[in-house]
Amino acid sequence: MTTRERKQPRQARAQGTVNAILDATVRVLDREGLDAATTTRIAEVAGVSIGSLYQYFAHRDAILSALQDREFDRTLALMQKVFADANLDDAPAKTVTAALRGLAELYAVSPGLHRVLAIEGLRVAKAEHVHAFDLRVIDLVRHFLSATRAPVQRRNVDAAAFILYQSVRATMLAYLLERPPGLDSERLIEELANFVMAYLVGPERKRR
Amino acid sequence: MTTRERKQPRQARAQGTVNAILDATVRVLDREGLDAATTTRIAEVAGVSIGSLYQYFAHRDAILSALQDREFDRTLALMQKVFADANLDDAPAKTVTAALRGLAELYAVSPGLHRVLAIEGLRVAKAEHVHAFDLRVIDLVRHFLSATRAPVQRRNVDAAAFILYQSVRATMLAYLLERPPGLDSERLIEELANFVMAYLVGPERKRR
Amino acid sequence: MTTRERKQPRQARAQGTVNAILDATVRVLDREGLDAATTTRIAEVAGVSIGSLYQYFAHRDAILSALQDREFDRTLALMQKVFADANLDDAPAKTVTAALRGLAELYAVSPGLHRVLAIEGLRVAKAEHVHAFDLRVIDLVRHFLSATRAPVQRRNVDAAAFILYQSVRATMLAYLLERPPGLDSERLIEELANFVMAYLVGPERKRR
Amino acid sequence: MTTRERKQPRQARAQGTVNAILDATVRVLDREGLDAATTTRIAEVAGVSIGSLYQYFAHRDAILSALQDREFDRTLALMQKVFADANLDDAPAKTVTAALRGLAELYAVSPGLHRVLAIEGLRVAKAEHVHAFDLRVIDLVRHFLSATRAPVQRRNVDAAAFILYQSVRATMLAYLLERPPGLDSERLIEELANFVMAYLVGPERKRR
DNA sequence: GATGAATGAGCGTTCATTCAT
DNA sequence: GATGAATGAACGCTCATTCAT
Repeated sequence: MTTRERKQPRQARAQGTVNAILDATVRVLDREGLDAATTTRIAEVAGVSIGSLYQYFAHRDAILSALQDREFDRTLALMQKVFADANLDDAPAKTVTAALRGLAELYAVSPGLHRVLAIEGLRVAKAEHVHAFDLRVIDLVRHFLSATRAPVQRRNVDAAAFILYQSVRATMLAYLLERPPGLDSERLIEELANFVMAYLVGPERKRR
Repeated sequence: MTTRERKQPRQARAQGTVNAILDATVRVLDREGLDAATTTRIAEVAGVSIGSLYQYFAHRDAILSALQDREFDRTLALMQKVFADANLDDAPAKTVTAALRGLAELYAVSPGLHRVLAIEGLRVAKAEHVHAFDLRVIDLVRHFLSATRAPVQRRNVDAAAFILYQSVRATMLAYLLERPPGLDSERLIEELANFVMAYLVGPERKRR
Repeated sequence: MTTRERKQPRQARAQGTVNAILDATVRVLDREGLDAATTTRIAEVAGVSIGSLYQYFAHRDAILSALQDREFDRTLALMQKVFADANLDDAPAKTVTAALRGLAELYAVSPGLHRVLAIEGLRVAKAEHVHAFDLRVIDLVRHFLSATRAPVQRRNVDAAAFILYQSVRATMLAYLLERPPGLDSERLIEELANFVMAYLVGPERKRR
Repeated sequence: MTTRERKQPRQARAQGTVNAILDATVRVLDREGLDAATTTRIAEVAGVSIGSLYQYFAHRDAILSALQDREFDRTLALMQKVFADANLDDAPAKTVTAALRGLAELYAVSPGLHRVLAIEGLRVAKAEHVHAFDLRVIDLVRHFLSATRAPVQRRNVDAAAFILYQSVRATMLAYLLERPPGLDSERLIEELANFVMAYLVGPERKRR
């Protein structure tokens, strides 16, 4: 009991340090880019000594991994909410729009972070971890496609889920990174929704 | 970028060295990833001294750039062929399939290379270069959408071209990198074609 | 010169390291010459890792600069003392001798260092810094020549100050480096004093 | 005889190449500085292949040495002429002025070269070579001081010769390198002559 | 002889990580 | 636990020199 009482505050402080480090990393990535995100710089921005940083993270990569996991968790939570069984009676358009808007918001918070996570995700070492995450999201999509009560096309659900996920993810990320002139965010989401819907339920005029 | 001048290979031997370096780089990227592609390792794999490497490339980045340009050129050549004005009377399905198959072949040669080029494309320094390339491809797509004699949807051509290009590119790349179990290449291309076609000309049954 | 910031030594241990590096540099310069003064060699002689060296000096040149500044400061302090206004009533012979003896002592501590500083002073990058120092010393001399109550020749004070400073400096340095056989230090200083005095106040017999 | 006839043109061509290399080196040193004077650059400016350069010079240093020797020879020739026994009856002022003007002209041709030679001369490896040269010039001065029929001070001729040579040399070189504002070449030489003459024969008024 | 492609030792520098205080 | 000084492997790159053609 005494042990526990002592531990609580300690853990709280520890958690605070961990968060400070993660937040500092996001801030550095967002403002200064991946190359600037050295352990020294992160510790500095976090207001923590380099020694302390290594108390909580075994190595630099563990920080990025934790960040990635945090983002994975957020994305999964969003997707689980969007594709929840409770929504199986919703109009597909509603679900699709919810997914797109949700992702857009997630990415918009700190684009620089997602740029870096995209880069890191492509690194060999992390590939499997990312793939595992992808599979989980794709699974959610597949389940939704199979189980929705709405009349969507159901041929080849495996391929469909894969394609839809990758297309949406990449397009939104590319938009964020390239900011193509003359294409605003609303327009993109709207057209992306059209793209997806045409595939799932046919042309727009029939959907109305 | 003060690209200090480097010797242009004059003798046959020199051209061989340049090729050896580029090929070695592809090999290293493909097998060991970006981090392993140090100048020392590239020279080693190329069977060439580090000095020789620097006779033909002003700095490490110049090697990756050369590789990128080579791949850009190949891709553009393909796309120009697929979307050539001579094909404006073709059925959209034919054009789309040609584009998909062409890209698939291009990427299949060395997926690791394309993974890295995707990474590099995300790095700030190269971003503009990549964006410029993207814009050129997107322009080809846009022109085709506007000019084809076939009845395709023409609402919002700018957004459409951007979305189509990014979706196809990312999906095919992800497929190569993840090799999702239970999804073969033929199936993917077929379904991707369906995806695109549904958007462009409506559901399959109407196309027949 | 974008001198990236370097840690200021806070702990006693750190100050020790900085001193070790500077002292090692002097030792290397003195014994092995400028070319041998690589960062690796300096760190080695200092008994310090190369990493430590770079914690306190932004680049190799910063070490030499620090050394140069240290020597400049010492020399200026000496000269200010010798040419202080409080001495304006002294016999010129006394002032001249004080300057010569002071310089001789300064140079004798580590002639090799001064040899190198002379070299570095000739390098373009440092030239202005050195010239600025020269000008300050020359200014001291000029002021003394103008203000001394003793009857010295005052024609062309600017040129005189320049010539006197350069002559004395170079002669003493050359003496230390060449150690010409059959010419001892006392004799040199004495004769150098005669040289300067003859110019300033006329031949020896008249001075008595 | 036939051999000889063939050799002559060969040697002439060889001498031409050697000169081309030396001249190119002077040009590079003068315009681009010591760091730019790589063997590659020298060969390039000389219009000669790097291979040919090594046909005539065993190593880079040999080029600088040759240049140094060439300059030593010129200087010695000048000094020998100035201090020739034939001039032992000349007024000291005439001899001194001749020496100063001669040196000024020599240095003025390519100050950058002399800056570099001064640097190189201070490098440990070359020190002895330079000292040997210094001694020869000092010897000429000493001989002149001892043998001139004019009434100059003759106390301590060894020290005097050393001091005079070093002072004049360093002052003129420093002037060339620093170009102190408000001090023109004529003025400097005039005052330097006064400096030397006051020491050798006493104040100006007595000299007339 | 002349050429220039090839060589590689060695440089300055960075930064993730350790460990004495 | 926290600190930050110290570490050193590893990197990108230069340039004097060699040698096959």
